Amino acid sequence: MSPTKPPVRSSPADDALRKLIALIEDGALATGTFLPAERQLAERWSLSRVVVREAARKLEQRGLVSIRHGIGVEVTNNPALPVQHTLERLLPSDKERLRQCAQARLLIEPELAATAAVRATPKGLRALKANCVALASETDLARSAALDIAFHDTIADLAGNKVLAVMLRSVAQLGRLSREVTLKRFGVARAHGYHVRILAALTAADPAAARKAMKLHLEAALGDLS
Amino acid sequence: MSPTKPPVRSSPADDALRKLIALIEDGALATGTFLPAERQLAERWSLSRVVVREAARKLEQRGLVSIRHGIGVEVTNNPALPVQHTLERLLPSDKERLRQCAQARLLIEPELAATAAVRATPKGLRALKANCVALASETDLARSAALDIAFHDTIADLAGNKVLAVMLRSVAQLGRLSREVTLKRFGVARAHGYHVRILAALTAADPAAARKAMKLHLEAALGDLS
DNA sequence: TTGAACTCACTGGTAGGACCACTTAACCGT
DNA sequence: ACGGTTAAGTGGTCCTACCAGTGAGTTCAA
Repeated sequence: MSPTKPPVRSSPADDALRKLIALIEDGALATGTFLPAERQLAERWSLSRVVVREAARKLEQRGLVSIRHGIGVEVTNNPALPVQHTLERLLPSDKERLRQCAQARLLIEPELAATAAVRATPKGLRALKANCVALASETDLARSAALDIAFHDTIADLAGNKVLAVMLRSVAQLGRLSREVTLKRFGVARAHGYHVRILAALTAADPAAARKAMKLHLEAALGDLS
Repeated sequence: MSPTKPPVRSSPADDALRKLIALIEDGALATGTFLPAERQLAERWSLSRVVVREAARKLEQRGLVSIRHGIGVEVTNNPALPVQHTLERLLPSDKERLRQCAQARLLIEPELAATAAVRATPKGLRALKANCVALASETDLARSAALDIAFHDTIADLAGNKVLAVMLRSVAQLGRLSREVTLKRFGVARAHGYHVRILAALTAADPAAARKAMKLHLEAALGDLS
């Protein structure tokens, strides 16, 4: 028998998933934009709506898109989302989850800050400075928390280790609610002060100082939990 | 108009997903067993097959089950899987991914070992000892690598921080292939030696020694990459 | 003119039935 | 006793119709 079963074994569902991922990663679909309607994609690719739906669902679970009934499928690109789901399931108790997340951050972030101090780019430092300025004058709680998270995310990106960055992003977003509580109790002033000190260490390209400043910042936040 | 729209807003798909998760977490479906067939679940819950399928797909993406054509839906319970997907997408280059994973492990695992040295239970230590014995006499590469990963996983569990444990498990499984290469080049003897030293530190409840032994172990592995 | 309600044309969500593809085990003829 | 065939189970795909949110444009009354 001739090789009627060539090595390629592609299923329609896998094809659709790969095509969608390619579309998103190649920049054809920027974050914030919407995918074509399910029916359109199905006809365009000569597939049934079912497989397109399933591909979209998988993308949603992986944090690449957000499906909204009556609206469409929006590209979100939040790689931290699946980790959040996992941790929420593994640690149903809010308090314990926050404690362990804070502990994880305390271990990871000082090192990220130290690495970032060495690798920081002018552009990155500018972004951090802008973030600090915005945080100083922000009054809305939710937006303050978002800025806070963004500050830490940027540092993680500057450090250049995507593995640690996605981990940090996951635990940071999980602790978002507690962050709002802290901000409410102490105001943004205290967080802003820590951020300024961290930024100064990064600007000075001083790893040791950055590590220490970040450690102090997180220990203060961890103390608030108890 | 009376409140015809009560606060509860459950969709059939969410219901199915929640029911399945509950079944698995409550122990009604142990890992290794199979879920009832899609058609059965659909009829039992008075749902269409579509929603049951989608729920199963979501579970698969979250690493709870593994769907196999012609066989069924097996409960696997591997929370590290979604993280692996994410990292594989974010770091397509095998070499760079391995490097960053090793770096992450070098940061996380020594601390886990130190914590485990304090919290280790007799049962956990026995498991580690059994693992060491098994590794010493194992000749098959794949099984050696599995034992190696299991050793580190057990230590992570003993440390008690599930956040760090799932992170470590994810990066360790991603590095599984490289691990096999290392084992092939140097044999299991070297890894076994390190493991024995780590186990000794844990048995002695000596955090500093555990941290150092783990660090040496990982640095040796990291050196193999280059 | 204004503004509130309605209509309608999208979007994704669900339903049910038919059929395909893969796997396994039982069956049957050699 | 062996090997190929068959049948029944599983998930995979398709089609078609319809339900359910959303938003923009239209209408019509104040």
